[in-house]
Amino acid sequence: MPRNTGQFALNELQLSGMNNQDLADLFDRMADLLAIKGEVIYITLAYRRVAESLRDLPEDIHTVQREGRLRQIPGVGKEVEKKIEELLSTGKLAFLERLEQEVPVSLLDLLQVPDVGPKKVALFWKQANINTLPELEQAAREGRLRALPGMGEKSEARVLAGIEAMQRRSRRMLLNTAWSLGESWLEWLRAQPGVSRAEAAGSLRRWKTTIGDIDLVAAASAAAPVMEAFIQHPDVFRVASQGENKSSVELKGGVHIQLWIQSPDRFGSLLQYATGSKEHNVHLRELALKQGLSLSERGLVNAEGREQLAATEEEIYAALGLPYIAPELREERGEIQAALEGRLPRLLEPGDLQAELHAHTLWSDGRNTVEEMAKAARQRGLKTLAITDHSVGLGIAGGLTVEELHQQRVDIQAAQREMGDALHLLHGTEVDIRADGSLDYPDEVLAELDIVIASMHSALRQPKEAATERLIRAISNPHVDMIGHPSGRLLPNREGMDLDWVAVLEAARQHGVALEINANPNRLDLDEVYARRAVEMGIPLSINTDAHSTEQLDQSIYGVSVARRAWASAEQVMSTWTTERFLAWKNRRQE
DNA sequence: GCCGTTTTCGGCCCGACTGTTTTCAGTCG
Repeated sequence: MPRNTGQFALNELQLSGMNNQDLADLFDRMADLLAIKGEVIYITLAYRRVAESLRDLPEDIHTVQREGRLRQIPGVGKEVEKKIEELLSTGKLAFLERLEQEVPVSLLDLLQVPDVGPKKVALFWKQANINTLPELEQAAREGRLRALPGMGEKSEARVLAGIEAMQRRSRRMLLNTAWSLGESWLEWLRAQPGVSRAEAAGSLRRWKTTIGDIDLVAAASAAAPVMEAFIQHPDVFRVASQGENKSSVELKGGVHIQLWIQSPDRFGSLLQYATGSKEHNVHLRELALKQGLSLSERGLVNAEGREQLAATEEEIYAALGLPYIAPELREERGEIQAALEGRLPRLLEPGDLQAELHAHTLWSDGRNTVEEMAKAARQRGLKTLAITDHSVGLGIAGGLTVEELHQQRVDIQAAQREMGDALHLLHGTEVDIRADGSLDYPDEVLAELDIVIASMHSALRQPKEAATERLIRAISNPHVDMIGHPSGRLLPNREGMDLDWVAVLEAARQHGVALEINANPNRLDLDEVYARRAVEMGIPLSINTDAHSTEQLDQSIYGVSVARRAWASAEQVMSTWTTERFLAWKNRRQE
């Protein structure tokens, strides 16, 4: 569905305070309007870069501005600095208001139509007086677009098909949904004659939090028959584009899949190219140019025009004088500079995990017994499992009274005897953080437990100041070991709490409290941007599945991906620690 | 509009695909 529709509510933003995301959206909006207006491409690119930087910024833009560090943000120069300052101090921007006078904002909806870009929007607007999406659709149906310069019957049909596809298009997929769809297509691809390799690429391979389209790459001696089979696949609803090396289809459910094919000796450059991100690739190509090389999905070409093919990604990075960069890092967040300087982190691996510190059972809203969870954890090679059911105040989740909590200990001890040395069970709680920041069990009860995770489950719409104060109060409780799903967001739609993250992270550091990376694909919370800041600050992270059933213990992989995207090493993730080390950490904190 | 281990001004990634074009513009990733 189109974003950026209609008038942006600047007044409301001014009242509620503009956050980084709001600001980023405004810069994207300016880039779109400037592009339609016909501004030089590099100016619109500059605005987009600023938007991207603002989204990656782990601290509040107000703080950066107060401390006079705006110019340190990548892509922010003299002009953009002035614009940000005007926006933050007045909640308005004269430049944007003028732009919105010149270019009808309803044109932004047209930009969302596939295959319609700024040039075509300008054409429709200036030469056919089309201002809105319904007007565009009507003009296409009446055959009025084909007469425009550079347009024809096919282009007109394409616009109409694009509008219809847009209405069908599903929202962004959760990571697990995207992976299971991607895996089934990879299995199909690998079974095709002539295909020697097939891999996921794009945001899926980078393990982005949510996935729009699925990108796949394959190596085949002859691409044509594979492409033909791809577009003929029974699940394909519509072929969006079709070529020898690249095709794109829409599935019946509205999901788009893109497939690239090259010969096996070019597979490395293809996989590297299709994995992105776009910004990472742009930087890499600039780096190549400085070394007299031209980089594309086809490989490297030197100044004499001689090709250097790459069957593996490693060869591409090596040819540019770089160590291998993991896909999760390829977001143009300093990874190329770090690679050049030899200071890429040794990333956490899935096999490093040996503790699950957040799990539920039948005692509250889980679906399995303590013993079943313990056996499932042992089967997965874990050495530590913490049973952390909900606290009494969370009635809807069957939270435990203090008495039930005591009874549960007996149950856990029984399961521990059953497990022997194979698995250490910890008795903990996921205690609810009430709206005022107090906890749902008395301190003396919390003191008896092996691990205390404190989480917010209700009153998630508090204003920023109250929410921050609430969370910091919980962090300050000496019995709290960890904060569970810190923002409370639910992907893909419900945003998390509006928090002053700098203050929250600083409190966690001061009090030695760990932060959870909740591995549930609906949460992935702590967000990677703040997780990376936490890593830099030396705050321990914990990858927790928050499993409510034995099968959900398998979801830790999604938490690992967040930690990797946050540049975390195994050492910084307490889920890799032994039970003894965890208990030592807990005890040291309490001295 | 930003930016500088070849630059403070002149650059700013690269190719596939589509459809409209007789050689290229627009869009996309």
